[in-house]
Amino acid sequence: MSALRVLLADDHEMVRDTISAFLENQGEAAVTSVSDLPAILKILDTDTGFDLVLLDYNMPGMNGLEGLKKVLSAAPGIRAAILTGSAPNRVAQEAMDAGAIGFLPKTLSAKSLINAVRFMAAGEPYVPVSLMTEDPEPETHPLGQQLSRRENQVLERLCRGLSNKEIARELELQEVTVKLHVRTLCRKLDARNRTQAALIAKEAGLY
Amino acid sequence: MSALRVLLADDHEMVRDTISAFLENQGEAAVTSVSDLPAILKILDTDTGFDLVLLDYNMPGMNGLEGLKKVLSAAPGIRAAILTGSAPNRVAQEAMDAGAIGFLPKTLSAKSLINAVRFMAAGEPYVPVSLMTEDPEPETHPLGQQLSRRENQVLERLCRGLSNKEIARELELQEVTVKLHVRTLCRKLDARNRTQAALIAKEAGLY
DNA sequence: ACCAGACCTATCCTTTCGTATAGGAGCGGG
DNA sequence: CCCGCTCCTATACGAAAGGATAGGTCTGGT
Repeated sequence: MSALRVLLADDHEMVRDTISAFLENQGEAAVTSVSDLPAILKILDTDTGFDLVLLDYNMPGMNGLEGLKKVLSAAPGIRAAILTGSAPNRVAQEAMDAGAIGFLPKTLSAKSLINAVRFMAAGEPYVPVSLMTEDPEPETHPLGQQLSRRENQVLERLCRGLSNKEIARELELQEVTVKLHVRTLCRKLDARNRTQAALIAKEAGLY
Repeated sequence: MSALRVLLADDHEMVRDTISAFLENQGEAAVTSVSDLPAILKILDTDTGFDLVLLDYNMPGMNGLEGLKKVLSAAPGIRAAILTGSAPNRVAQEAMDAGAIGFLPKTLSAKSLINAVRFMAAGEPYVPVSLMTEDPEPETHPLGQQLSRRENQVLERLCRGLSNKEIARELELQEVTVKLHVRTLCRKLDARNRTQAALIAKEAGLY
């Protein structure tokens, strides 16, 4: 069996070492590992012959899925997958939409990892079933709840820590009206108060 | 060489598998691994003969360093170390103060990991020098403004969007006292209200 | 014309937050 | 020993937030 060539990027050296050791011990793959996105791009600049690229979602230079897009445009047609510790399944969907060949939460067992790598290197998309079967966004990111124009404006200011009065002034509204929108926002975002709403929006990367 | 007995707890199966595989492949240790704190406590209930216990900092049941304390009281004298992905070095200090034998950021190389485990199992405290040499909190933010222990506890709860009353209950304090800490926090973080304080802390990656 | 939905405002009321002021307990270093 | 620091508590008051109810306007679609 010819060994697969895997390019791995993760800022945790421990993760790099253990994953690459695992893949190589199985005689499954030859792993090249680096610690940030620029390093990946530099390598792809001269060598695009990898069977698979694994990208840590939280990593210097990644900036969400921006890094994925950069990789894909640096090496069109290459198979790139996202690797992440905390796995909000909305991100998985977005990653696939952005052209990833797979999405690997670090909660995955080592055995599954090997399988996943094999799949993806063969051009087969891989996402853990658990992520796909769970409802789209039950809890953390009710972004499916699309917000109205006003609500978005209010939410943006909420994320700057402004008071109702300040928001009212900026939007030329009455304070009561702002309260109304804040209340609606809290309901839609499943937050118990403005602080949680702001935190949730921030976490979701909305603002 | 008699193999060391290591007890590992991490909710990421991948981390469990890779770390244990690594330690065992080197003939260094026999690893028992579980996925949460209750499981650890249950095991220690009948078997305290481990040379080292590794605890993921972010893990079901851990609740910060509470889990560490539970482990230490469940098996007095046992050597327990904290394992964490994101490593604010303040936590390292707190962990050591709380009685940990070591503190391992996951950014550690596998080789260093082996060494660290060897050290700690021998009763030698281990903390990466990088964490100790770096100034306490040189962070991006006015986190140079050292926060006291209490303030940190309050801030963490602020970042969960809790009300003063709820925070008071969790910390067994009076609501007024919490208000005091919140006010101090706002000053130190240069925030105008609790929401901004929470956002700033979040942004700085503190919680 | 009618209805539905988003949007804005008002009044009223309770709870929470934020701030100020004034202490006291405990601990470490000069 | 006193000083400074952290920590906890108390009382009090105005400001802000949160919730309920009851309207109103304007829009687009049927």
